[in-house]
Amino acid sequence: MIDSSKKQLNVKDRVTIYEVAKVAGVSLATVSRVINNHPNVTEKTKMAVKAAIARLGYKPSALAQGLANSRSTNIGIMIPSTGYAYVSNMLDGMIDIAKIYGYVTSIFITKRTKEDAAQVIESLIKSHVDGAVIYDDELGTDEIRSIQNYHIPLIVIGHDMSGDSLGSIIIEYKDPVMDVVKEHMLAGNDDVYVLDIVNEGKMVDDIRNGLSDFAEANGKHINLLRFNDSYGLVYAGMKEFFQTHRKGYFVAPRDSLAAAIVNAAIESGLRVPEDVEVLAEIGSKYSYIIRPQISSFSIDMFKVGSIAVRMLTKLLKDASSLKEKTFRIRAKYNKRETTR
Amino acid sequence: MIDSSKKQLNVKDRVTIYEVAKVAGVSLATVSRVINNHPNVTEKTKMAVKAAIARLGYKPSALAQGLANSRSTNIGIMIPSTGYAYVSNMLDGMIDIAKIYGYVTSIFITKRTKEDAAQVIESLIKSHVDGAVIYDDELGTDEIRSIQNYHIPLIVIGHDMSGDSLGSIIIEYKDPVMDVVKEHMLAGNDDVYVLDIVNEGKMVDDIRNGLSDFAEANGKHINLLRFNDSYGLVYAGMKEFFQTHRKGYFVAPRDSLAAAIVNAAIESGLRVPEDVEVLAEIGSKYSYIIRPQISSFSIDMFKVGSIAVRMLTKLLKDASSLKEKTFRIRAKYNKRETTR
DNA sequence: CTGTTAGCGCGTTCAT
DNA sequence: ATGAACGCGCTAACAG
Repeated sequence: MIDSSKKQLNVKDRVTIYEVAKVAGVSLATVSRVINNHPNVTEKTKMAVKAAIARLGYKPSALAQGLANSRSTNIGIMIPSTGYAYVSNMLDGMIDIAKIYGYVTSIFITKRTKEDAAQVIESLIKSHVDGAVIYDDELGTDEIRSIQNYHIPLIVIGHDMSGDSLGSIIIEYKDPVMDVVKEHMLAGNDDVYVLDIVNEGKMVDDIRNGLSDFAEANGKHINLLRFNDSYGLVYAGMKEFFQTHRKGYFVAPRDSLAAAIVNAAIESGLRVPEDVEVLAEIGSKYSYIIRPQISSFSIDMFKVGSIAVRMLTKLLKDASSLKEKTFRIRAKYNKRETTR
Repeated sequence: MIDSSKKQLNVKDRVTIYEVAKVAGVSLATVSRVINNHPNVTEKTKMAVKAAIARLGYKPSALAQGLANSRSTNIGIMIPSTGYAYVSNMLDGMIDIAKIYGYVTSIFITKRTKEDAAQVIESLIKSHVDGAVIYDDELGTDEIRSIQNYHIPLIVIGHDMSGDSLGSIIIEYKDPVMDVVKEHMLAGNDDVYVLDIVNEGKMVDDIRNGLSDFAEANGKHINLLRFNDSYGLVYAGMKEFFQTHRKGYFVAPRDSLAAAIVNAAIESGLRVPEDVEVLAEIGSKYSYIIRPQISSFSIDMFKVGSIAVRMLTKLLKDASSLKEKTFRIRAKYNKRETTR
């Protein structure tokens, strides 16, 4: 007696279902039934088992459970780093919902290289997740398909794909952004500068290309300003730029970068938006915290994350229960003080 | 032949080590040896096995591996949501290093309630992580100790704890902040207002209390301004506040909230820092992006995250290999434009 | 209602 | 150098 209570504190190894069974004086099958709320267990023995569980501090091993029913109750999330607010908001939404549905979330961060993508996919498959949601600009559709070979239900964000056990969320950023810039150009302006940030991802690249194409088709020109992804670098570069250029319409991928332009302009004696106008593609709350407030586009990424995981759980429960396999959400334009 | 190649594409179930063995014409023990780079395998059979693995697209199941050697190669991360930049930066650092060491990271988000904490801990233990790093203001030391009963190596961030298989990282925020505010008070000022944000966490609470105590001991007074955690709410509240109060020294937990005060002040016709001074406890890059730039304290949270996981991996490899069980990092004060 | 048994996929002795 | 057999902790028939 004394021994077992001491053992309770000093267990080296995990307490197993077997020990619980022994202490409760039943077979391990009965313990399993109690754990999983199966019917057909006397209230009395149920109590005994629960008492033993509490006394031993027993927690079933998700590993063993997973192996036994080939369900890990784990979902994978592939994202390109949580460094940006919109990504971490999305992540928050995903984890939140996953938790509600009883799933643990494993995060797989992808860098911007193909080799890394392969390694991450490998890791994802090995880890035996029940399903995954992927938000990764850099990943090609074939790589995503390759995951499907392993029959892992997938929700893909940002790619227009479909298939068995595959749902997708389309984020419509390009059109809303282009509409605004087009309008500016069509009003007779040919002063558009686009911040061309290294490794910013497919979505931003698409917008840049779309804009260039449109300009060309209309006898205009898009000026590209290439920088590495850093507020400081862009700020310094623009300070220099404004020594020789005193006006323009600038498009930046994110609001922090837009702020770099705004700050550089104002500190170069220019007026915003009279001399220089600035538009941020991806806005965050800082778009309206910063003065002047930055005109930008926004999407509720927390919601995107929630929806993604909700779709996934449906897929996991019953592949046919996911009616709408594609969800579309459109960026909203918030005109503020940095554009006219 | 044709059958098996078709099967490769249509496998319903996971390809197992057993199938690989069959295809390669060896026993599963040999396959296991190849997978784990064990010696004593002929180069020839090794090739055969690798070929089979490639052909079948076999990936070992981390679940089964974990069960077999009671190591899940999974580490848990407990954090209070990735909503704030400093948390997601830390998270990034953790995942980054974990990946390098071959660990998959499972995220456990804690809300600000005891019940939730219990549930999350339960989930953490069930999930069979090899170790975990915890950054959670709200968690009590006893709750953390309870995790230790399950012999899960832990790195705790923000609590000064120690013990077997337990390391900690102390973030020194309180002293640096108090030093600055004390200096202001000791200079003869009694105009300090502290933003008292609901559910902001232990660290911020500590600072608030420390400040109050200090004030009391010096015949002064700290004014508390209580708000929910929202830029909009604080901004609106401060606009109203500045209708009747035209000066003060304000301390806010984060820079976005500090910005709310700054904006409200300026738009109320007050000058910063001449009339109102503002200090943010936790700064981010926005502290220097915003104009006027916000005086704030900062810590490289990415680094904190990296170090935490690095410490954990040492603990996992060999509990005694972690020499320094406590790592201290001190917030750095960046005096900028919102204070004199 | 409860116990017995056979896997889940893999690592690891122990023989050979 | 390689294979057979057992165990990791748990679930799911199948008996009783």
